Amino acid sequence: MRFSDENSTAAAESGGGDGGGDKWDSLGFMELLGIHQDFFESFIQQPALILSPPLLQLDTEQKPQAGLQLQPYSTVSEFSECLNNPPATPNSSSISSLSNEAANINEQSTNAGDDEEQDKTKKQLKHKKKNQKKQKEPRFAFITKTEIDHLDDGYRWRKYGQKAVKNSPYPRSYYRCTSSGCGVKKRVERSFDDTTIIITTYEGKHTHPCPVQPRGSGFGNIGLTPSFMVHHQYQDQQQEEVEQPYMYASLSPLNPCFSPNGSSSASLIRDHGLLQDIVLPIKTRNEANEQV
DNA sequence: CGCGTTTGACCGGCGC
DNA sequence: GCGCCGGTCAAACGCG
Repeated sequence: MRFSDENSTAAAESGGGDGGGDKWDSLGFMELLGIHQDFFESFIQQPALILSPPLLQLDTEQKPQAGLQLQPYSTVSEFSECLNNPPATPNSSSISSLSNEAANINEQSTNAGDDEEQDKTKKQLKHKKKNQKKQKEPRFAFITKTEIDHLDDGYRWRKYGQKAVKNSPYPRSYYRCTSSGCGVKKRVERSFDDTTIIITTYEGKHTHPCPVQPRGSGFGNIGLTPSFMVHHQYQDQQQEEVEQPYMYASLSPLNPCFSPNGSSSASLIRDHGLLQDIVLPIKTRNEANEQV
């Protein structure tokens, strides 16, 4: 299955719809998360997996014309660390150090005990945060076709915010992994153009095993139609004007990449040449839209 | 009571 | 400097 034109979504929908339910019963979204991390790492370690730059060249000046709106990912810098600073070590290091500082400051404020001191400590903390160079976590964006806003991916998430999205009637929700020491966040928003499409952006990497076994909690059970996945890859703009903006990997039940046998998806991708399902970037799809 | 959600306020970055 | 906007905080609330 190739998403070569504007019918990609519909084609994917028909391909991954009710008919694929049995297959998806045994596949949890958690495994897809595992996939995205493994897949991501394999991307870093296996440059051969990266499609040729001319094919995926993204004109950042050109705004999306139709279809999916992915403005948040239209800047290169947001994903620049993906390729140049692979998360070989848990990304919680900076977070934990920050937390330690906060803990120290909080301890001080507890001893002081009055509001003025607390204000001071808050300012100190903010000052430290400000001075500390913001380290952007690697992000992964998944596009899933589902009526359900919040997918059960096996991890436990705590919602910490919700904001209205500009030019969209659908709000964006912010979730944080509830596991202590795990600073993984995710944003969930619904596509304005196609209300059945949920854009989920994961930020960071889990530093703990999945607390819930995905078996039995997969797409089939929740009625999700996993039509396709988007894996965003960006290369540092400062190094090269080469971008790896969008890559679509089909989640067709027929795709052995997502076999529920628990084997490494990344190796499957490598071993079995599953990149055949990686298709055109969004821009190209939009261009296809224009041509119709 | 513990945990998760809601929601208004707040903050920092950025463009003008 | 000001306003806009994305992201986060935290108190209040709901639920099992």
